[in-house]
Amino acid sequence: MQETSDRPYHHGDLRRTIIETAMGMLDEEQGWQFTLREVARRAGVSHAAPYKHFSDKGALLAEMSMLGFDRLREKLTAAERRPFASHREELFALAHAYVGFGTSNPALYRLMFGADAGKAADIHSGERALAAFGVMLETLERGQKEGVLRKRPIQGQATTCWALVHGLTMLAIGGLLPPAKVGPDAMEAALAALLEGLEE
Amino acid sequence: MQETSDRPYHHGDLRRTIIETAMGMLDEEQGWQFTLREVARRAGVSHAAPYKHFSDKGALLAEMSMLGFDRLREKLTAAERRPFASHREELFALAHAYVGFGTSNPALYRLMFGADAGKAADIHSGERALAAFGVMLETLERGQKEGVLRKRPIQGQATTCWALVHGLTMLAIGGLLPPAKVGPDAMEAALAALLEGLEE
DNA sequence: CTACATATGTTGTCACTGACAACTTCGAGG
DNA sequence: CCTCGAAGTTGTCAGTGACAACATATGTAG
Repeated sequence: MQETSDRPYHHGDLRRTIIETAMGMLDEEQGWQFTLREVARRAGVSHAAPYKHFSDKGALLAEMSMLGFDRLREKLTAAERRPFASHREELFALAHAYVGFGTSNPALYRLMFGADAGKAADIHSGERALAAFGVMLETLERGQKEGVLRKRPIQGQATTCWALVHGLTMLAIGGLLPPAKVGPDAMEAALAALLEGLEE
Repeated sequence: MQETSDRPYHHGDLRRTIIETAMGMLDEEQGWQFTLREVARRAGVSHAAPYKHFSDKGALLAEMSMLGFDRLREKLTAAERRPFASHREELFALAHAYVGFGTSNPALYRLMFGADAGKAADIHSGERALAAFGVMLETLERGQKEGVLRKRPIQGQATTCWALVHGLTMLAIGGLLPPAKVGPDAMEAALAALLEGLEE
């Protein structure tokens, strides 16, 4: 009857389980205040087990953050792979995918960008975060080649796009874009203004 | 020789002292992981004294966040009060003031927008936060009246501005706009693109 | 097949934290 | 002058992150 007999001494894939459990708690509690011990409890392991896979809580959070960038990149590439009538529509779709990712994973998104310490720079300049950035870059480059976009330094345009889209996401997550206060399509307006500023 | 004799039993202005001390630590540690007890220690009071002024740590952080919005509003109004050759320059100045505030108070800025719990919405819809937003709104309204800006729903334009500027700030704080990688004036480019999208 | 080295889990422990309760001090208003 | 409440203090508690020491599984060399 001992549970000990059911569950083998070694979990088998604790690392993954810990991450998944923590991801769940991130969502539930809308923040990363959850305790490592509670994660362990839910995973059904002892309170010190997580330390065999993550040097400290920060390391776990960092891994979760990177995982977030992986998912973001996937969502962006998926959005961009579909056929489009125009380059403008493609950019629109990309932007929507980005904001959609943020609004449907608010806590994760905040974690990705709000990382407490100065670790932010490390995470964001990591390969996995840059990959997400890369998707947008490629689309912009294509736009310039096709002559749809003004030929300005590509990095500047990319910065503009990312900044606008990131800002929109944050505002949306913070509940600062309620249709009642800001109009039914404040976001569309913002994206339109952006494109009008970028296009030839 | 007892310090107790110097310092009166009642501090006199503990609330303010606590806030200022905490603000200092926010800056030093680039985050709000500091402990309430350490704040009390530095303020020279007992570990429980802060609870006479703030129901819990979150309340202190919320107050600090609001204080941040006050300062932001002040900086924006100051920037906007100077004389300008054109409306475009005024908007530029405003945007620079905003980003400047964020980059020179990174931890505070993160606190203002990264507030852990869902408290974000409460803080941002508070009077003091909206006041900061209001400065930008007024400038945009003036721009429309003067015929410089396209006559679109003002809230949409404001959203666009805020999103762009907020995004730029976050990227800058995160160290994602190093001139080496993104060009020497990625920010200028972004602001220019924004204005070109808003202007008539 | 055996025996050990290593990765993975567990128990035990420590200093510290946020939060509360009970007690003390001080100053303002009847 | 006295009392009452605001502001501080000491004491305490459960819970936390982190580490150390110990236990168990796994796989690999002889």
